[in-house]
Amino acid sequence: MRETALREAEAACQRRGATLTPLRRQVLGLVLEAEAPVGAYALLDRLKMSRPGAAPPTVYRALDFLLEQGLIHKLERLNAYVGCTDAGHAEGHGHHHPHQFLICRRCGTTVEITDHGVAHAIEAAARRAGFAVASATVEIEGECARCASA
Amino acid sequence: MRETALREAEAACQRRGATLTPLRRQVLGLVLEAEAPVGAYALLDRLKMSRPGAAPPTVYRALDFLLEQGLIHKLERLNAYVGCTDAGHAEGHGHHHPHQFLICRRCGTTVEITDHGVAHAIEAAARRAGFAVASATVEIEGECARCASA
DNA sequence: CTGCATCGTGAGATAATATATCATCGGCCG
DNA sequence: CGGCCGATGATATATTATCTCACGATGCAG
Repeated sequence: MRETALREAEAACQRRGATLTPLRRQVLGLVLEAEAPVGAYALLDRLKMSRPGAAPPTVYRALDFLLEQGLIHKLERLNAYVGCTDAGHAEGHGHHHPHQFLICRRCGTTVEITDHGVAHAIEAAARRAGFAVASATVEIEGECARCASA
Repeated sequence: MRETALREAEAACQRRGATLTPLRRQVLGLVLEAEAPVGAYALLDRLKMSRPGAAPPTVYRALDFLLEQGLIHKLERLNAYVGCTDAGHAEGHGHHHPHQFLICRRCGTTVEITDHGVAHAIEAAARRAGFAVASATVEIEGECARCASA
């Protein structure tokens, strides 16, 4: 349902007065069609197939836009990017919804979850330190169910 | 109390059969004496003052060792390293104790906390997904108490 | 219509972060 | 001695990200 996701992204941007240009849309498409988190230069390589002139800034600018719009996330531990699994759901509470990643050591699969228990615990811990949370990076490494049973 | 921390680190390594060589000890010292998270190349520059031959691998190898020993942590969002505030406390439950970082957007101050509520919430969320946690990166960005009151 | 600001993009260079590879040296153990 | 292993030296290279300047399109004000 990548097409659907792209159309939803377009609609979401419009609602916010942002512009999902063809280039940005294409980069988003490349991220979404990847099965795993993709690095910026991997995206660049693919982008070059249809846009020979593409350079690093081409990709990074598009990624920055998509990150701001909450359409993708960055995995800091991997320096890689993934599509946000619920860019739609995000609408309800501002487009930067809390989220966490589960990264399997064995197979590399990464799954995005939105666990409010974690979000609340983080809020509470920060508050105790007099700290106002703007955003939280949570990347959990371990072994996924499939790999554990293998 | 940097000297104390260094001696404790040495003792901890010995207990584990690891060797805190002079080089590693020096790098740990540089990390500890920095007030904020330090990048690998900043460490390298300082290291070169006393070891002109130092190269990137020199620093990265030392950092890898210190990370393994739980004597320092890496801030993934900043690509920078900080001393672990309770390398000692860590002894009780394996040297990779759960921890989280509070990173202030305004002043850049970063504080390490060890909040078991967060750790448990992460455990619980992962378990629900059939995922076995090995380690979790939690980096919370926002505004610290000092900056908020300014 | 013209001038001007803004936004998105092109293009090239460069910066910042991290790793690969091969050689060397010293200790330790058989 | 001889061989292995952990640590370091030294060089090169890979990977990730940003800076800078320029250009075209769009929209709006005068």
